[in-house]
Amino acid sequence: MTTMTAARRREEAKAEFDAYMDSCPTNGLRGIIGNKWNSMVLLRLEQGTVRYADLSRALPGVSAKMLTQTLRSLERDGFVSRSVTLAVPVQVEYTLTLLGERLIPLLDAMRHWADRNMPEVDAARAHYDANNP
Amino acid sequence: MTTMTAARRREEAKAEFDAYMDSCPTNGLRGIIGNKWNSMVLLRLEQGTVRYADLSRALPGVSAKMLTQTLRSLERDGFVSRSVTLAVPVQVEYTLTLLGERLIPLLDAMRHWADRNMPEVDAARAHYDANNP
DNA sequence: CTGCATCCAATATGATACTG
DNA sequence: CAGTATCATATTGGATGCAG
Repeated sequence: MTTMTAARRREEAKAEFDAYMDSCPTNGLRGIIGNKWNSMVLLRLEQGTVRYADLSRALPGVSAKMLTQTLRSLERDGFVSRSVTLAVPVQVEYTLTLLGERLIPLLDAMRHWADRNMPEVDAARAHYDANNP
Repeated sequence: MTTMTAARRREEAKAEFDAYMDSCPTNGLRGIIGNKWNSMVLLRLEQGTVRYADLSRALPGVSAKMLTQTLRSLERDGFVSRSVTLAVPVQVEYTLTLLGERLIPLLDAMRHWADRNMPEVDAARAHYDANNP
């Protein structure tokens, strides 16, 4: 059947595209810095070493679960290193790795672009909303 | 009660932090370029004007719903302009606006960083996974 | 102090069918 | 061709309680 063939083709094209997205480095990067808590935590770490509770205080919106999950994934990706000091109670410190520090200029570029252009985006949104009831 | 006060303080801090995140331009930008389909559509539009069906074909993973939603939000944000040609059947074309074009260098910077550094991230992940059973 | 486990709510995304 | 509408599913996030 022709319809079967077309459906089959779409499936293959989709699988191929999914594979492309998985392997594309830019896409991977987007998944990392496009994440809300990743970027918030990275922002704090740019200032230097911090402890778990410091982050928790600096980021009042984060749940313990998300904070742990975020730190784990940043550690797994090699952006952050975790060091435990055995004491009572234990102390855990997080620091940017060299790879993590290499990310800073890119984050700066994003901040710079945002500062210069996001007001225009806000204006475009207001304009759009005003004209689309 | 002391616990009440502490809870109250946390609530206030959280509200304040949420307000900060809403107003922070960098955070707004992250919401835009950190979105999977936004960035995929932007990537196509860098090449020039495209029609709805072109995008649908170029992005085999996207559902009609997501594609429409993505294009609407990019239009609302002022990155993309939409022009309708009345014919049978109708033609709708999407193009980058000037604001949208200003985004290109930033996207290039992301691609550049990703190409140079994501392999190291992949290695870090493999290493982490190997050591954490 | 740090962080894991569980359960639940919210949101994002997808599949499918239908229309001007 | 370019959507809209609806339903189903997946992913994400938060609250809570417990433990080393």
